[in-house]
Amino acid sequence: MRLSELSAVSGISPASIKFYLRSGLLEPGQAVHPTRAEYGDAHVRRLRLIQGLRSVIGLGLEDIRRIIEASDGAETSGHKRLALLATVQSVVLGFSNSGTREPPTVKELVLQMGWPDEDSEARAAVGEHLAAMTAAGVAADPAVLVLYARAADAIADAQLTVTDGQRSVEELILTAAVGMHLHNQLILKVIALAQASRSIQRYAQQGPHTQKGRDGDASQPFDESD
Amino acid sequence: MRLSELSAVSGISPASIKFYLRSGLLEPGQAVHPTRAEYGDAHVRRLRLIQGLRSVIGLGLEDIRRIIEASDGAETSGHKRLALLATVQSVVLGFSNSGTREPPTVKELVLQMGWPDEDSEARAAVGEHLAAMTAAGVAADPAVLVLYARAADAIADAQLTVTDGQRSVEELILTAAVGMHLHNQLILKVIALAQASRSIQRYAQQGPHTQKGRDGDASQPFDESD
DNA sequence: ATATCAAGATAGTGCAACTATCCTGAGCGC
DNA sequence: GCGCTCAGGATAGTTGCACTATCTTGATAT
Repeated sequence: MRLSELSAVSGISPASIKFYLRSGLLEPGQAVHPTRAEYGDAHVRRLRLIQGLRSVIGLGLEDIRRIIEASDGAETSGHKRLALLATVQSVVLGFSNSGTREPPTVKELVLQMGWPDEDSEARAAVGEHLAAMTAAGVAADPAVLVLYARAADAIADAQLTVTDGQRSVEELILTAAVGMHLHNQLILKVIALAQASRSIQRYAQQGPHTQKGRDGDASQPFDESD
Repeated sequence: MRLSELSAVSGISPASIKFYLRSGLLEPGQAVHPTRAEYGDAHVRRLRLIQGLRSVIGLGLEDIRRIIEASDGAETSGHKRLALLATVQSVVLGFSNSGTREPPTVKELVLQMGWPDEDSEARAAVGEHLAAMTAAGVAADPAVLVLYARAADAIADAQLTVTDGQRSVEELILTAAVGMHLHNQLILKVIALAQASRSIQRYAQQGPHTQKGRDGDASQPFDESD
């Protein structure tokens, strides 16, 4: 198909497609003439990947390119997919690995969860982040960490099962990244809900709160609009 | 103090301060003359808040303004702080509330967690997000949701205790937002670690995996520096 | 009285992600 | 065969955001 058709199929403007071509995010397509190139299904998938990573996760084109580069030749074996997933994680989460040494909490966590006690970028990232949080004065409670890990473990397995069934690398990446992102957002919102719930429980005694009349305290008619 | 001193104290360039003034993020300060204005401690705090929300969480100025607007007059009582925290959540997490009706899972979760069965933006957001995930084909398992909720519950309480002790509204917001953000990042990284761990366990049998989850790709010599 | 410095306004910068325009050259009709 | 039109490729412009630099005006100090 031609660029214009590719545009029609993918829903991305020809101008943007050209832009992606220029940026090296999309391969040039089989050039049948100096002025005519043929695009295939791989291009459609690639565009979908780019679009998905941008719109859903909000990745920049630079990050997307890194993922795409890592995806080259990863169709084949399971362990190559593994490597690819690691890269996706690394890019999506912005791993830096600035060489902090791992807090003991991490090893404890790994052992407690029955995870293989191996180095990985993700593990280093967890260690670093814990250190950073401690440094920022918002140290994470190890008990909370275990709760996180249990939740994480549950979704990790589910995610892997889903990603296992993907046909193309593009779908693999998209499923992994989008799934990760959506779960993350979900957790955040659950935390928000937990905080809201806890707040209500805490402040119900102190001040009147409007909605459901959990307490009959009507001493001060506060305006709670924001 | 003058603008220049405010700049010196806060470490933000006079130009940026002016920009914030124009944007309405910072109040104009007591104008003693048409050409001289007096800034106070509140301005310093406000600037710190803006800076923190931008640099740590990466919020846009528009979002920051929404938070700031919500913070006006929230110094006083506990339940106003509650409302403020809700706004902070709403902005940081980008709540939209487009009117999806809540999946039954949410009420079950709330009951199971012993949270007050009340409406809130956070609750609506959870409901919507679950619906969205289902729609996207990555439905969240209720069992997983409970795991999330347990983790969320644990940190919510801790977070609230921390935020309770804050002196100024600005510190309150910053603590809440930064804490939330850091926990978010932590969870993501733990998920990444879980996935990496699970992957290793899965693929260890199928293919050779090399220490770091990567191997030298023989087919194409692409540069894998990151 | 004027030099100077601060406050306010206006316009410019840099980056990211497009988007619009132009140019060239191929295929097709006449 | 010749030009018209349209696709592909390159170049430059646009938009949005967050500043940043400059310019103007007017008050305070000398």
